[in-house]
Order: sequence, then structure tokens, then C-alpha cells
Amino acid sequence: MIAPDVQALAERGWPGELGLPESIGFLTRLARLVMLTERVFSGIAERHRISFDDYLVLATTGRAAPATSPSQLCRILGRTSGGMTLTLDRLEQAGWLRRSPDPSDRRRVLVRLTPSGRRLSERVNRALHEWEHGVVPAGEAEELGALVDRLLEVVGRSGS
Amino acid sequence: MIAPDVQALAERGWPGELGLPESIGFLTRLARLVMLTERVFSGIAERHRISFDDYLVLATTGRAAPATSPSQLCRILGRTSGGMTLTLDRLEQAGWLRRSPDPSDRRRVLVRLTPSGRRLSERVNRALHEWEHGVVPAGEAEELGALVDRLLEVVGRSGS
DNA sequence: CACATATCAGTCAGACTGAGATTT
DNA sequence: CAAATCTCAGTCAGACTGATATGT
Repeated sequence: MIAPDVQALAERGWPGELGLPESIGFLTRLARLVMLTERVFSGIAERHRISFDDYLVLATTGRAAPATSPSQLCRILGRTSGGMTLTLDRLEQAGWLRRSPDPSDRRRVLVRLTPSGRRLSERVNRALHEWEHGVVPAGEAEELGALVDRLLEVVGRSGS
Repeated sequence: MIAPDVQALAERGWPGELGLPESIGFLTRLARLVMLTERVFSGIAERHRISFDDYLVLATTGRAAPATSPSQLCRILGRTSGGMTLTLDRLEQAGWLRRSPDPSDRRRVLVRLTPSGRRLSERVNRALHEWEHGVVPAGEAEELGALVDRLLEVVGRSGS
């Protein structure tokens, strides 16, 4: 059996079926939103032969022009340094980024995108944008963004 | 190096650092919300020695009283049958659920929680609720739920 | 026989921990 | 010497695919 696709998940009578508390509350809906969004984003990235998590590494590196470091990537993406080493190995192996010693602090390593890594990152970036434009009516982008901010603020209250 | 905790992620100047498109758009914020929420939920479940994904299997099984089947779980949770077999093996091994043959259709297997599985599921459930009550002011629960529904509707437009 | 259900075997991507090297 | 940065080795949870057995 093959896993049901995103659309199936979106359509099913989820809240009741998924056994989350009260089956109608904030929590259940938020869990569903997370699951659905995750699948949408992963699906878009994977159409370009890269996982969404790996794309985030490329995108973060690309933004930190001209270069960043493994530890900075760890901090931004919430990963361990051992795990990041493996991820960078993989992405470097694929030809999407390269590492070089930092001349000003030789404990450090500089990470930067290769042209092909930059192109890939931009392709996925574009695809994500196209998705956004496909689902968010032009007039509502602002409002929906503010709405997500509100949720971010709420969820961010955790652990404090 | 150890991975930064949720709070660190919530506080950092994420949108700019994370190289997502336009760094201020709906997309970036949504990605951040997903990442943050994922970590909060996983953290809560793991404090009870279970992954959030495994908890979802228990919760879904518990809701489908008195029993459900592996294929039903696959459909609801969007998983493959091979993977679900392994997950059920693990949860059965831990004593949280058990499988028995379905007398009415002997191709099928019935999955039901054990008392200990039910207790665990309820404990996590309770912890999730407590989290919700901690971050959502009583008067806003309704409104925030509706707000998540709106986003669900938007993201659900994908793949259609 | 075609279809549905579940499992098994094999494989794999990907992440973590802990120790160690290097440099500041 | 303490702290920071990165890498390596070992390990592991967890998911997938494809083939198979069984029952409808």
C-alpha cells in the first residue's frame, strides 16, 4: 500500500478521526495544519529532488552572503553540529555547496553555495512562491501573514 | 554541540536568517510556525517517553473504540502499510496496544489499546491540553481556532 | 481470478551522542 | 587552561519499497 497524498489528508474528516483532545479544539486544528503544511512544502521541494530540510540549509546559506558557517547554520536551524556535518557532506557531495577554511579564524569553516546550489535553491524558492500565489488571493496575503504572526506569538509562549 | 531549544528558535530573528523567499511573506512565517509547533508538540510527547507520531497512533486507535485496523490507521495518518506494521510492532512490544484477528474478515487485524496504552495516551492528551490552556487565553480559544481553520482552508487548496 | 489486508525482508536517509583535533 | 568550532565513528529510530501469504 502506498501512502495517501496530501489531498486525501486535507479532505478526510480528520478532527474526529485523529484522536486529539476534544477533537474540535485549537490543538487538533493546529496539529492538522502542521501536518498538512509539512507535506505540501516537502512535496514541492522533493519535486526538485531535494528534501525540504536540505533546501532550508541551502536557502539559509544563500541568504548569508557571501558565506556562513556550520555552527551558524546549527543555531538558525536548530540542529546539532554532528548532524550538520553529515548534512553538509551530503550537500557538498551533490555539488550544491562547498566548504573552505576561514582565514581569519582557523577553527572555523566557511560554507557557501556553488552556482548550481544557488540555482537549485532559487528554483525551489520560485516553486514555493508559485504555490503561495496559487493558494493565497492577492488581496489576502497581508492579512493571512498577520494571522500567522498571531499564531506564532501564541505558540511561541511555550517554554517561557 | 547540542541543538538549540524551542525557545531559542522562537526568539531569534528568524525570518531574515532563514533564507525563505522575501523573508517577510506568508510562506516564511508559515514555515516558522510549522517548525516551532512541531517542536513544541514533540517536546510534550517526549516528556512522556513517546514520539508525537507514535502518540498519534495511540490517540487515533483510542478514538476508534473499541478497535481499528492497521489499514485504517494508514489512511488516517497518511502512512504506508509496511511502515505501519513496524510502528505497531513497536507499540505492541511496549505493551501499549495489541493486535488480534478480526473474526468477521480474516484478512484483517483488529488493533486496540491496552489499559496502559490508554493511560499513556490520556496523559499526553492531558499534557497537550495543559499546554493549550497555558498559551491560549480562555476568551481567545474560539477565535484562534477559527483562525487556524482559515489557514487550513488556504493550505488545503494545494494539490486540488 | 482480481482485489484487499497485513507482514516480512531488505534498504535507506537522516539525525544524535560522545570523543577528539585544532585554534583562540 | 577553558572555550569554541568542526569532524568522525558509532549508533539508532523510523520510514519506504517490493514480494509474499492469506482471505474475500
